[in-house]
Amino acid sequence: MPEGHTLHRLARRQQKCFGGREVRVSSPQGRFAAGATVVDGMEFHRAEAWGKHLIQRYRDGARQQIVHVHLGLYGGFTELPVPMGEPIGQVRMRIVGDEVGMDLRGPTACELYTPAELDDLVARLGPDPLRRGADPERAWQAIHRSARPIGALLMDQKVIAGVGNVYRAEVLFRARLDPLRAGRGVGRAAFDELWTDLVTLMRIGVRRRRIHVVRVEDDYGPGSYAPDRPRTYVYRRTGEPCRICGTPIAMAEMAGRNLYWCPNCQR
DNA sequence: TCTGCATGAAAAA
DNA sequence: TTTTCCTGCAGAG
Repeated sequence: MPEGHTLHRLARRQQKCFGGREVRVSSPQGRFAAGATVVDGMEFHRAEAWGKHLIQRYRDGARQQIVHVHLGLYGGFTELPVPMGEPIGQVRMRIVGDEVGMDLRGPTACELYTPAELDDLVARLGPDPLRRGADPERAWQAIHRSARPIGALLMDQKVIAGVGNVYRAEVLFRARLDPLRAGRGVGRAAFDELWTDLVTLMRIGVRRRRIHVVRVEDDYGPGSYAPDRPRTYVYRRTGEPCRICGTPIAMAEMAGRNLYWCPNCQR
């Protein structure tokens, strides 16, 4: 679930449900009890995403508080109508608004942040394709002088924020780039195409709530992205035929994660 | 019912 | 590079 598009979607949803309103915040499981106590009863000012990080801002008059959430591999928010009923399982944070509430389970991080900590976070993240004003030049600078493979660079949040294992594999396939190619071997034109495609694909991800990168014409004739069609070219398709050339999709580990690619299309 | 794996990343080694 | 965090689900049996 959680690559950058999930977090941006979530930020929007929380903004809509809670933005500008007073909320009750608790930690039924207890591991965020101290933080929950601090923001409980404050106004949920706004929510925003930076890559895969969710930032919530609360305020109460002049008093302001920041909460930082990172979902990790399997964290997630569940939305429920109010009254929400007893928490089920390990609920790290519960936010209750006027009509709906959300339960957070399994996050890697859920903690109060100081403004300085937020500054540090933002400073160590690369440009986020989903944020307005993101500067791809910073990513190009990191990539074009690096000896690391482009497949590893794309997973590095310091290079580009918000890209995860699915977008990495799919965007490289669409660019017909060999994941093993060194960053410094990626030309300016190829990089520009990569960045532009990420912006396009991740926006589709936010809108459709899922990663969908397969063009209909690649399977079923002309058209755009269609809801019930295959959504990926290579991700988790080991051994299955490439949708373009029929070559079996390959898998190997890179940057600690399974990487999928077509050895024929991607050179 | 049980097992292993997963769209992540910090910390340890 | 490996371990750890610790949820949900698909596939096996």
